[in-house]
Amino acid sequence: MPEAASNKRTTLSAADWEQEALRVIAEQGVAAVAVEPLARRMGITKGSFYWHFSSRESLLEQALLGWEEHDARNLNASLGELDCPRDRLISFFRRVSREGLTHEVYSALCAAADHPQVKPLLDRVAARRMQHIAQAFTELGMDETTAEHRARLTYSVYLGFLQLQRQSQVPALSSQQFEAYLDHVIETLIPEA
Amino acid sequence: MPEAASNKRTTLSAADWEQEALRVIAEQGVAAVAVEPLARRMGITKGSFYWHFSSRESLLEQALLGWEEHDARNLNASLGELDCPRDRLISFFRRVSREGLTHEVYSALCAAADHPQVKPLLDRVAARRMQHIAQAFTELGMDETTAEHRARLTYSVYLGFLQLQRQSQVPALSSQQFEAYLDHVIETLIPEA
DNA sequence: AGGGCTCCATACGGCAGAGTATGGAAAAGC
DNA sequence: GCTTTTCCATACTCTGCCGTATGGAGCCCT
Repeated sequence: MPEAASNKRTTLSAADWEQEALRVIAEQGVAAVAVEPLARRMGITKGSFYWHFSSRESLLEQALLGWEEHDARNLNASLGELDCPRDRLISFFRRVSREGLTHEVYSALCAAADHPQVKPLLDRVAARRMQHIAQAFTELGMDETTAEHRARLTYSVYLGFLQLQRQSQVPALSSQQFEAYLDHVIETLIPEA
Repeated sequence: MPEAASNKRTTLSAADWEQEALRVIAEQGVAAVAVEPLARRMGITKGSFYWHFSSRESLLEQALLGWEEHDARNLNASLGELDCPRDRLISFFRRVSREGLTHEVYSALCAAADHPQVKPLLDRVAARRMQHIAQAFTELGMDETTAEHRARLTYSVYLGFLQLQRQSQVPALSSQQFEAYLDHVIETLIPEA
């Protein structure tokens, strides 16, 4: 075992490959995760890769699983943080601005929803998130089916936002126009206290 | 010139290739549009393809342009059809159920928003559609910026719906649950008369 | 009937990425 | 100090697609 993990130029670990894979996903999408380009990007050859992983597929599997855990922790953290359900919902949207890489990865994963390794993950993540959102709407006094509908609607807005962002069809994050739009969204979707 | 266009086994035209390309896009995405697989799918060889097109790129260009025209006609038709702006907005959502292929193509294009040939097209289409939606909201009495925000929001809901549909995370179209959800969406986003 | 045009088949060269094989250097263990 | 294990480089093979070259079958025209 190397002592301090990623200092300068010790030997690489599987985690390093997974992390770089996630960066590539965020930048160029799932399809761009290829062994040889990835190796070049890390200044190394694929001889290393096939020592740590059995195939490209297994790298993807590991990287995606790691991302999912990270995202689940984020969600739970945001849940425990705030008592008021309305604040939780608002923070869900505001969280898009922070957590840059995580959302870029998610956006890229949405674009690859057909991929057999990606689809089940997306299903789990979306279900988890919508459940939390529905929970908040329920606490705001909606009956169950209304809360579910509103949660789906809210999550759709989030997904649509990611899509428009990918198309650069949305005002720059943390600009004044963006804040105005966000206010409009909150006002429309989230009932007043 | 062959007499009746596509009867049994006359000779193929460029339009046939474009049409098949759009089908592949709808089924498997933009990246799946490859010359040789496409040729196999049509029971022919690529010798034919390179007679009609100079490259894979030009096929995509033509096919996408054709789709855009078709879509623009659809939009204008839906605009002229209904006088009441509220009905126009509702029909925008309901149109998702009909026009199956067109929306499957659009959904696939959204997934390939990074593609250099796709991105400008998506920008144009989204802008056109949002403009029409904003117009309707304006007619419903909103001021300009509010209408723009609401249009962006509405279009985000549509995009998010397509995404969830790609993940099969949405009740089956024209099922009772779907109709209930659609009612909720309309009620939430579109002001009463 | 013969020449020309249209459309397609076949065969080729080239590139890029997935895996495999094998050897070598450097650290770890004894 | 010598072996063993760890990690990586190099050099293959194989597959799939792009684009080109070339020829050939069928029709169109005169």
